[in-house]
Amino acid sequence: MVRQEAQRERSASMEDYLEAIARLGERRKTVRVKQLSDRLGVKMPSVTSALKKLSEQELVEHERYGHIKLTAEGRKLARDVISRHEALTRFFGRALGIDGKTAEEDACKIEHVISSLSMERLAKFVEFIEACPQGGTNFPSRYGYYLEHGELPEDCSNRCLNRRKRKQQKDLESVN
Amino acid sequence: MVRQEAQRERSASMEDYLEAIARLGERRKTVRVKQLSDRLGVKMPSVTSALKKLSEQELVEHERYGHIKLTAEGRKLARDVISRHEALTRFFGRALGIDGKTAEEDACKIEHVISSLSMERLAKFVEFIEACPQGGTNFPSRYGYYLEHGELPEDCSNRCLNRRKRKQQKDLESVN
DNA sequence: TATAATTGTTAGACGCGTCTAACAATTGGA
DNA sequence: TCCAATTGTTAGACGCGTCTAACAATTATA
Repeated sequence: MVRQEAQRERSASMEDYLEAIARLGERRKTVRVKQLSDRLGVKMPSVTSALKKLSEQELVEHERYGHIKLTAEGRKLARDVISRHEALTRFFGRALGIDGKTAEEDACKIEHVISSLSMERLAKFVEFIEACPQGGTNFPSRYGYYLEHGELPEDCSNRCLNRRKRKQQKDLESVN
Repeated sequence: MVRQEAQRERSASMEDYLEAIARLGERRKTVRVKQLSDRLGVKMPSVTSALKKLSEQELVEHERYGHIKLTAEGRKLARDVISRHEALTRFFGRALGIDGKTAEEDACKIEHVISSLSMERLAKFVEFIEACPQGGTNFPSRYGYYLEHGELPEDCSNRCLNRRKRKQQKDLESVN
């Protein structure tokens, strides 16, 4: 990254570790180095050194050959990352109609760089789309129609049709 | 980044350099190391070494103390980055109603990590929002209303109201 | 329970992208 | 045209996050 911006407190990589520890820790009591290594697609020594760093920052508890556990602070951060991840996945999946795999992948990357303002708005946007009638049931299908045919579906409201269409609409109305 | 994913051909940093060279090169014939350094907020030696790398990849022409120019290939890549950048900025600005500065910053980061599928869809989405009546003129304001009040604006279509609201609507209709 | 298989750690290296310090080239005024 | 200011380069260092190789601890099993 070029810009020397007001450095994020945690790197993308460390956020990935926190997230993975939280997810693996959901069910099992014990999280192991091997599990993290498998899940994140890195070798075990990378995990060991990441854990060292996270321990120093008091986000994780980990003693040699021992169990791996998030501290309260670590858990808080992890929850945060996960909620960004999920909101992004919903956005790409439900609002944009993108396949699950791609939605996941993009969420995985964007979750580390998006601003909290945009994150909030994106989440609200998904809520809106799912709650608002025109947005909700209709939006995805109307949007899908647009994607497929490159033009607006018939059931788009007439409020802001372009000149030609508005005229046709007027004619229709005067018929009724 | 943790995941050892099918490595992007160009790093985020190199994409930033290409983008900046293209933008600075738009008007002036000559792009200088100093300009890049200022624009990207890095020191000149960082620029020099980035240019060395980009030259080796034949994306940039640059000889010691001389001018900086994109090759055809470099220009193509730069255009690509810029178009992602602009589509993202439009999305955050126009569709989500986010302030220009934040929209820019987020676009700057996301442009390097988003998949081309999502990028396409996002662009289409902005087109849709701006073209479709319900999306176009109305969407931003209805969405704005939702953001501000936390509930749907009155002018949302009645097609998919929730049970309670649908009932009220029915009552209304039977009155008329 | 001895040993093999698995899991984890340490040490040391590497690539990336940045930096500072020192020096070199270029440029633009007196 | 010469010198000062500006711009650019080189060399070498650093932090990050990864890796491999070698070794150590733990666990499972014969």
